[in-house]
Amino acid sequence: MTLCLTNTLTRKKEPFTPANPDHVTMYVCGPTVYNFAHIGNARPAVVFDVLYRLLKRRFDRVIYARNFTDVDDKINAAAKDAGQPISVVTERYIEAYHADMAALGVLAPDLEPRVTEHIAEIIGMIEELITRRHAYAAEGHVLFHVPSFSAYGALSGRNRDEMIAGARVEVAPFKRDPADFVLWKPSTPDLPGWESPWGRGRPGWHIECSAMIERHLGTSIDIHGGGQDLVFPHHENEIAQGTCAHDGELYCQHWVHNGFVTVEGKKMSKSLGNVLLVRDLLNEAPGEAIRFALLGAHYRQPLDWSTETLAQTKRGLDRLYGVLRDLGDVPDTTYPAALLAEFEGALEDDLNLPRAIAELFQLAKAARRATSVADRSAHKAALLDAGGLLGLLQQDPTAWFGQSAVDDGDTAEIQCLVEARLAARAAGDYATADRIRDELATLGVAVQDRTDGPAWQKIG
RNA sequence: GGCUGGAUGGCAGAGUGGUUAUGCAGCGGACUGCAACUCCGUGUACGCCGGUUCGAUUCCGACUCCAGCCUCCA
Repeated sequence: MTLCLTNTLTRKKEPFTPANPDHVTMYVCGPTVYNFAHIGNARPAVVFDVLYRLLKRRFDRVIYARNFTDVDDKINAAAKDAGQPISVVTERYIEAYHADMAALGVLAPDLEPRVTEHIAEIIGMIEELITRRHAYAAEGHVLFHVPSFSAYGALSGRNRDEMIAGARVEVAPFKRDPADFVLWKPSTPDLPGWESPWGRGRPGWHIECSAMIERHLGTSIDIHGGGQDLVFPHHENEIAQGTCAHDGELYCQHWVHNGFVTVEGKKMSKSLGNVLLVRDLLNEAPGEAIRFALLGAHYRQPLDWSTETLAQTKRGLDRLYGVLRDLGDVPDTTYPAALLAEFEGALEDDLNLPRAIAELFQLAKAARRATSVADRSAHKAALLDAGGLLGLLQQDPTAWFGQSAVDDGDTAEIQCLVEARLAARAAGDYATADRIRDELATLGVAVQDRTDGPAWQKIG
């Protein structure tokens, strides 16, 4: 079976075939680093992380780039408020972003280009667009002339008249066409800026991605990803810039967009005060549970976030780790490929994560039912491998169940109580055994009398 | 106003023109000293109204409602 992905450009599920099968290129729009990452920022990172893992398994060489937008009006404003240069602000949030994504089990992309390190490439691309008469300078700005690109609107399914009719912004007087967008804008002395043929200024929002893609991945790439909100205008403008700068060459073959995370049915926004930061959620639940919750809906569908959903998800993960714990006595060796056929089929079918997760649970159930060592070990290996493709189940089950989160001193005390209770039970003194169980509960520990002896885990 | 997507059992969430999604929760049973864990069993869900069809949750059309984009946004 071949990997199929919904291409926003055609709105159809299409087989994915890279232009060069030895060298797959993927670019995903990363964060603007002016604040801590919220759960909505985390979704594309996690979704495209799964795609990255899948691609790496299918193709020998995958180059995945995810940028940092580290100069932008919001960053400038934040830096001004703090009385610091933008680099201080952006470094802080880049570091925090890395920490948050690592906690969610997101692999580092191969490249993480930053806008401020690509000013020369940006200026070069703008010059190319001016030379090719797709852009013009006016009053310190450089603008892309939208009517010069006839395919404009193809990605977002809009035509020019609609865009103009729907425009809610006032049209700057120096624009030749209302739809023209900024490639370069002038900076006042108090704003970050770079010298350019059009004076001191800074790049517009869209050109950065096109320039960094050209620099690192080439003039035509296989996959471009991002959140659905970027379809228009950001990705539409990228196509216009990239295509026009490269003499009509296909800018990107496959456009993939993830749906939004909503909170109680509403988009997160500062005005609603419902922005959930990853770093705060990490205090409520393990990163792996948050990751699992983000994988719970199909990547193109909206995902409504709630504490209830997170709790349900965590219990599901408890179950899977419980299976792995019970398989602790067998090695994970090899397994017949057929064991993962359904699972991989689900992923290859437009990254159908809910179906893949359903298969994961089926696999867990089959693992429970397996009796021979060979069969159990095969199921264990398959389960770990499937989990690995999703970036899940790679911890030691005892770590998941919180035993490693308890201090050594406490562990000794707990161990002592568990043994005392075992002795009381053996002696038939159930009153004492139950009292010890209650005592353990107050320490936040649940004990289970399993056939192979008592086991305990952290509650909550 | 224009453009996109949605509406599935208590909750989350896939999928399908006629046959079990899956998970969480619930219920019954097994196991257990009691529990927990686990296992077994258990639910005639597919927004509303028409149409096509032998048959529609699934296709077509109207309607209602929801979310998103058109402005910075993952």
